[in-house]
Amino acid sequence: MTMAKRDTYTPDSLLAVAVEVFNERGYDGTSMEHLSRAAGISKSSIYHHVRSKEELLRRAINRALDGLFGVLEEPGATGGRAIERLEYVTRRVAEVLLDELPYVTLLLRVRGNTDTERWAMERRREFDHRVAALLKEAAADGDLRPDVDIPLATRLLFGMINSIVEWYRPGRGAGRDEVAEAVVRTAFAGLRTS
Amino acid sequence: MTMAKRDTYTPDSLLAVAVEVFNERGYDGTSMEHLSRAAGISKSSIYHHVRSKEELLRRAINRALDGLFGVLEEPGATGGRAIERLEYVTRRVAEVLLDELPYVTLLLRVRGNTDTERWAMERRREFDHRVAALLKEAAADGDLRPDVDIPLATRLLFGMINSIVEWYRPGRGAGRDEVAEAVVRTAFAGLRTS
DNA sequence: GTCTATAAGGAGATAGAC
DNA sequence: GTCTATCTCCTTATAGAC
Repeated sequence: MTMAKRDTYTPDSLLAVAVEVFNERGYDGTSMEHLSRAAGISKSSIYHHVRSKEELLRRAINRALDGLFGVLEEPGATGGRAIERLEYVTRRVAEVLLDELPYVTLLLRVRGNTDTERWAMERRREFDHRVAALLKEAAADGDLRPDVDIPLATRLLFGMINSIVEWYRPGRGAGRDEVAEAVVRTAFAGLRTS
Repeated sequence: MTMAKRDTYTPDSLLAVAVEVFNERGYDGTSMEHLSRAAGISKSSIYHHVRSKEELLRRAINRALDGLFGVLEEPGATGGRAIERLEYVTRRVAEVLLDELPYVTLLLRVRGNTDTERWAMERRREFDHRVAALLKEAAADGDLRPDVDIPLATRLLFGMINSIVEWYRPGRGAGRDEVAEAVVRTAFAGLRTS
């Protein structure tokens, strides 16, 4: 086997380290000193790879948003009965969230203190609206319980999906597909025996 | 009507102001300068009321935890069939969360950077375990779908409930009781027509 | 591509006057 | 109970050597 070789960073490999630290300590709670220790290089060396702390945040958030919006372009999200598209998107969003866990985690925790954060929040709202439209269609088809409040149900659905970042740890407990399946089943069929 | 009179702070009235700012900017993203501007008094005056920034966090977190654990002592949480107790606790936790919104919001966002935060996270885990036990009982009674994974379902249930703090704003959209009812119905019966 | 050294400013907290 | 002034430390970011 060829030796490890990686002793230097690319912006992307540095990003992976930074995002881990951001998620552990919070973005504001993370100093460049923390990052330098985690990466094993000096503070100033970090500035050789990226312009600022905020650039790291921007890159991470972009990666997460690309993954999520990508789901809406997939065939399963564009063709067929609304309820089926909705369940497809629900499962795929959960999967993307699990595949890109650190990046999506960071995206979901953004609070709006900087321009980058406010822009991220706006794109998230846009995504939510796209899914809310699916719920509305499914309701019109009579495939949702008649008492379902669309905006409220959208919030609760994303609440359930997004909560995954708060507790999922790879290799512990249920796996990726199991979690995605549980989300879809719980959201659409509920916990109780019918 | 007697004049407003409040121009000075008690630890509790100052806490209310601080918690608002913490939730807007994040605890780490909030400086004492931010708090002083929001409260309309100088930085040093804040130290007349509380010993430190962390004491404000501790007080807020305690208030939230007291509310949540209080639910588990209520008659509806201790008597009757497990599934009924579970639904009662679900509704009441949602209600307490809405009644004590800023305090619970802060509790749920804590990341574990300080002793106070780690202690808060431990108490939250304890609370989750108490509810997981209810789910287990309800499953044993045959009142949950047979394929429900207890730890996983507990996470998703809390994920849905806790997400409320991310979007609920009093006086906009659905009201307190409506939200609590939607949570219970969505979690136990699901979104889809059966 | 990495380092040491340091600038410039903001953080939490305290002293002591009023 | 509130203020101004200040301490000390830590923050992000840059300069310039190797």
